Amino acid sequence: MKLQESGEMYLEAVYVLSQKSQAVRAIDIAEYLNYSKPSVSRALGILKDEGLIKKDSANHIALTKAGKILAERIYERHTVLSKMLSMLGVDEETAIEDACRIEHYISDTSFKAIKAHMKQYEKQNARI
Amino acid sequence: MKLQESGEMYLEAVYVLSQKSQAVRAIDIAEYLNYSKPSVSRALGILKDEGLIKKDSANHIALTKAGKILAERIYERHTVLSKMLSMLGVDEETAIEDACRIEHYISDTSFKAIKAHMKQYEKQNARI
DNA sequence: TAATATAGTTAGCGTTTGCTAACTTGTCAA
DNA sequence: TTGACAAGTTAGCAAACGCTAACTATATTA
Repeated sequence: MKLQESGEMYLEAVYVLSQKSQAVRAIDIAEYLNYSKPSVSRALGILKDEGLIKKDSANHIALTKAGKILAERIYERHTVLSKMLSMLGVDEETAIEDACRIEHYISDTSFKAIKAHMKQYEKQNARI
Repeated sequence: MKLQESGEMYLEAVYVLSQKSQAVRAIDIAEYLNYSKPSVSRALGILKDEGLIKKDSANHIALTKAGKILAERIYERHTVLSKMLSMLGVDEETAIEDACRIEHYISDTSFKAIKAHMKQYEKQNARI
């Protein structure tokens, strides 16, 4: 039941929007991702079937425990990767854009290696 | 006419195989990429229509000038990215696997930044 | 030369994931 | 209460790209 890039995007969107406001609706996700309402509706249905999100009676969307674990995992990749690129001198916008794509394709092993490297440099408070 | 990940994979395969032997055939690409013959046949047709590869009368495949430029670009991403991951301590196999995916998603800007960083460290002959 | 093996193509299926059109549902103001 | 708008869903299209089945064409060998 491995998520595709698309599913990870939606999950991450729910996660990010949840931190900004209490109630996350499908339309918020559509606006955030710049997708149509039907695309979001279907995707959320799939994520719900997979037990990664849940909806309450008011159609407010929240991550399940399993969903949150995945979303946090992806979001961490996003932040670490974009920070890495920024440290290498890449402009903020590009760094985020690239992180947004790469986060779905990098292995655990490689990610951990990058993260460890970053941590080390942060400690030294140095620019690479 | 921007290539998708798939197109880039085929182009890269042609490039790599061309360096190993004079004559590259569809079947060689199928074996190299672990794809079926029809998948390769269709993909090569598309790349040919796009003017990125050409076939001679014996069905031997070669990159056009435009195709070679793209293939080299992707292959460079591949080598630099896998080298970077290796330097961070990622095992060879994973480094190559990840590079193989990321190479299609990283922007020019970010790639250049990574490449510059690598060059610097190679000069110092140091391990990051 | 005829049989077989190898390479390539055609036809068509299935999944993923975006879209539009058009419907339903629910809320709120006149 | 009704009319309108916003949110969500259903139906169905399209593109990309993998696959198998089955065909064709070429080349080798008995």
